[in-house]
Amino acid sequence: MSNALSGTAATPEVRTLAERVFQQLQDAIVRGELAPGSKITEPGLSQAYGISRGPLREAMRRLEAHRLIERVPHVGARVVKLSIKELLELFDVREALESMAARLAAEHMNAEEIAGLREVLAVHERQSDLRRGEAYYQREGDLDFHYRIVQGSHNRMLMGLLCDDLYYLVRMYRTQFSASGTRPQRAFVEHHRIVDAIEAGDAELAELLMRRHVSASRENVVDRYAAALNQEGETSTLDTPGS
Amino acid sequence: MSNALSGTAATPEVRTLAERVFQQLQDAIVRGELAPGSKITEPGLSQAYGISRGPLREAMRRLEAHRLIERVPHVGARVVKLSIKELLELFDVREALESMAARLAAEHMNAEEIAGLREVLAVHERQSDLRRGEAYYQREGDLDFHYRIVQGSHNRMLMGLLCDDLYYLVRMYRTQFSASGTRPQRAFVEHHRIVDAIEAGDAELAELLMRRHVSASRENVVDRYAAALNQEGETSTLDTPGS
DNA sequence: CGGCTTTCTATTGTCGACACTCGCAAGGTA
DNA sequence: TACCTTGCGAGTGTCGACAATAGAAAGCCG
Repeated sequence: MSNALSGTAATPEVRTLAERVFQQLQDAIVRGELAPGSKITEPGLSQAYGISRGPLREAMRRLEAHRLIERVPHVGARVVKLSIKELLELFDVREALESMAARLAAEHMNAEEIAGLREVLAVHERQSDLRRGEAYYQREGDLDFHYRIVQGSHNRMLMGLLCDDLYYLVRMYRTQFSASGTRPQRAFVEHHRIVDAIEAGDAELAELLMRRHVSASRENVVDRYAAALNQEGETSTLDTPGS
Repeated sequence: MSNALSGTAATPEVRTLAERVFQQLQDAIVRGELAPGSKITEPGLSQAYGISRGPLREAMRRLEAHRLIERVPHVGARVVKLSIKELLELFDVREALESMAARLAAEHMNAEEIAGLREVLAVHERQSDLRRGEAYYQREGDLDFHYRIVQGSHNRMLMGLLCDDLYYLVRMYRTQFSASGTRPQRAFVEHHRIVDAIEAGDAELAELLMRRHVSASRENVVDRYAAALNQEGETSTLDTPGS
């Protein structure tokens, strides 16, 4: 489980066609290769991936369950359209779930897991030394950190909700808005404080710090969006999608 | 939206076979008609419901996404097996999400929605008068109350997670353990206090009260389970499923 | 008699084809 | 000219059949 971003379970074994196509489509959507809001058609995709419509429909059903596409009966499916409103909703849900995860992690994480968590932070620090000031130094690393916390909660339901569903959305939003980790130094300090609380077994503090951490990230997005609205004419890194 | 238990969207229109079978299967599982842990086979169900395996597989995929069945590739699917451990996990997730929902509800609910919420409590009170002391007077009513809170959060993602996924699991657990609303009076008072906080616009208080409310319900389950363990020989209302 | 191999069967995964529905464009009418 | 009707095409929903896999039963060997 060196790279937590590959999913909850290390599954190099793709036992079925639908599974493989699902992962490929998921990756394509998260990376933005399939434009958000674009309509996807079953014959088109089945021909593109060289499979029948059966497994493809199954893959699309899973994408729908993970909230990466939206389907309307007898009409079709399209990649989710990302709006600021929904992004903020996502942050509220993350704040609730991840603060709970941090609390449980402080209660249940063992020494080995905490050591792994510190190792993740050390890797971030090294990367931060190399490219100090660049905003995206922990584009994926940030999620890697959050992944470990969630896994440390030892709550399978929480792990499923966050790692299997929400984190893919988070990555998609980051690609979409090209708004990856701003405020790197602050977030980095916050990560360390959270680990300290977890190591001390202080569940309440860990929960509070994680809640503030996610909330601060949310406010950062709000500020960036407001700033982008003020200078609409210029080429901004923040798009202004519908609604 | 008189009966919130029918789902988030009022969909009397079942435009597709897979949709109808999905709802039927979902209902059958939640009501316990399909025994938890029992294996379900595609030819069997397709024949039982008089449809082909295509739509049935789609319905099963949706059941899997809602965590009502578990599938293993090339092996088969079985109705989820409910363990105390997972039930407690579910309560932790509910505590996180519903406390957030209460907070958002206090910020976003309008007068009309609050009036509807009070009406729900009034109905509960009437039922409580009729059959005072009976434990299950608000078996579904309790969920109806929680439904309204979540809807009042005006957070579509939260609504989807709780109403479409978790609440079906909650109902299933209640059927499974035949452990519906104990402590009716206390829960009733707590409901009123939560509505008071929401009406006052006190987001922090609403969040705190909801968190305590769910947590108390969780502790109640723990106590009942411990009590059931102590007197294993007797016929207990609490089964002791695996793990 | 126990353990391993082998066959067999039931179930799942995959495919191609047909029927139905929806959206759109062309044509007609007020 | 604007609106409604109608026909067409693309795409989805559904079905039955074939191929591949996992589990179990039967047979073989030590």
